[in-house]
Amino acid sequence: MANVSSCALCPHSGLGFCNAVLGQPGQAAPEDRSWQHHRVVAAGKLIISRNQRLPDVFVLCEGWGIRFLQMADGRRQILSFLLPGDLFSVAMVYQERVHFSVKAVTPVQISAMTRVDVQSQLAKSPTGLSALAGSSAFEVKTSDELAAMLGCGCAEERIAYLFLHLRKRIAARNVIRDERYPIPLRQQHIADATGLTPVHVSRTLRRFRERRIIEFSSGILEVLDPPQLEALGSLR
Amino acid sequence: MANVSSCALCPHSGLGFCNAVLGQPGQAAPEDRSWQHHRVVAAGKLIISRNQRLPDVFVLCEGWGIRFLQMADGRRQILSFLLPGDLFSVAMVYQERVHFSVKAVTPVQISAMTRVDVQSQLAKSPTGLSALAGSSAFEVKTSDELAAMLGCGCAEERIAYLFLHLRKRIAARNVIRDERYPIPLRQQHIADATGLTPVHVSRTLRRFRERRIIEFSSGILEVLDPPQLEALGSLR
DNA sequence: CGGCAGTTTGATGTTACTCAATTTAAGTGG
DNA sequence: CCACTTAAATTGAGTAACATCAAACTGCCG
Repeated sequence: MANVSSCALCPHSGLGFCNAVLGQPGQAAPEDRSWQHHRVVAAGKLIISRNQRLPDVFVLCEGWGIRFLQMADGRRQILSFLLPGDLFSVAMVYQERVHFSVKAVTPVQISAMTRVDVQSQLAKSPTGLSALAGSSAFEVKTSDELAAMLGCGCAEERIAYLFLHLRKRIAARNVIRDERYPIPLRQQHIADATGLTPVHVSRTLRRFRERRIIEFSSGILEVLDPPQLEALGSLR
Repeated sequence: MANVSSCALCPHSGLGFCNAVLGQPGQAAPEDRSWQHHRVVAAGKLIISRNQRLPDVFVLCEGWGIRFLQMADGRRQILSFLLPGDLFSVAMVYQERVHFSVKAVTPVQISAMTRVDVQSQLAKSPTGLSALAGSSAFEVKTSDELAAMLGCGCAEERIAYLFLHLRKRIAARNVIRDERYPIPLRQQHIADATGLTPVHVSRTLRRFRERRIIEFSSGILEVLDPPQLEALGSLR
């Protein structure tokens, strides 16, 4: 499996774990793939839930998902958005149970591979392992930055950060023209990701619109004033 | 290096990466240790700073440290507290630069090992790698839970969570009697870890004291009512 | 005894939440 | 193409949580 090496850059380049392990989309695939199966999940459906025992490692191939923690009283914190090519979490490669749940935002296609197969594939290639280490570092960094934003940022900063974060990830995958990014989220998702209420998200987005920083409606983010957005949402 | 295997349990048992790689404190150490050097750092001193290029991997051997992100305007978010035995971060094993800073809370002793040496030690033992994977999973889980608490919890819940988290980690290391835990933190640290102001931390601690849930003063946490603390601060 | 860092308290201000009503947008079936 | 339905977004009014500012208090150390 030669192209596992391309995974080394995956979280940063946005290529994703999926392509690395499954082969590039356009390429002919001579290898045996019986150990990998695909599933389609409808929008809004739960894909895995916390603490569930899972023999498989999942990669999201198509659509958007959320990785989240749910409290007893229904509140939830979205930990990350899963985009095409994303391994649900590095932890899945080594553990049967994970501490989070995953839900489909849009209709979604996922690929499941048995853990032992993934492990043996990875063991064969030293680059595969360092790739996974890179993914792992990226996960921790992302999670740390999220914590920092939730702990230190006001509503505007949190939302600005979220959009900047998504913008970067989308731009790494798609060719973007015109600072317009497809983001298939409801304001409820923005709220759950930033620790705000949907009402307050709505008000904050209106202020952004009035100040001509960004517009976000019907699934399209348009960045009108990139410098101002970064002034608000960058951590440094 | 046979006892690297003991690291498999490290984040959960609280044994820590340090003992696993450096050997148990009491044991005679026949191996060559020239590749490892110790440093003592005074309380309050910065140990590493964000984005700094580092040839070494650090483990905290004595005292308490904080791992944090600092914003341009001085606000900071504490991402985790480093206790004796803690590897600063798994990311350090694979990357020259890390995204966070580390500061000594108390006087601190740290052990530095060159990255290549650590990597080769780990490569020799498959258990060492899976141990590191376990540490990594624990890091991500901790960071995710922090984000969830900051996003979803009110002041009381955040502080309760923090103390529960620290209590568990301390109890895994020390023998505890009487629900009294040494925690050498100022209210400013609690504030920076929970995204609150020191003033509000003080008020919240007073309410906890009045309701006889916990007392926290002069470096000692006393848990008066464990069930009530868990009702407030557990995520589930 | 004085000085300093940390904590506590009070008064006031701001941010974000809650609740409820209204508007908009997106289907769906006639 | 137009009612009708439903989910999502917006708006307003009132409230709760937390921040800010400033002053007083505590314990500790020289």
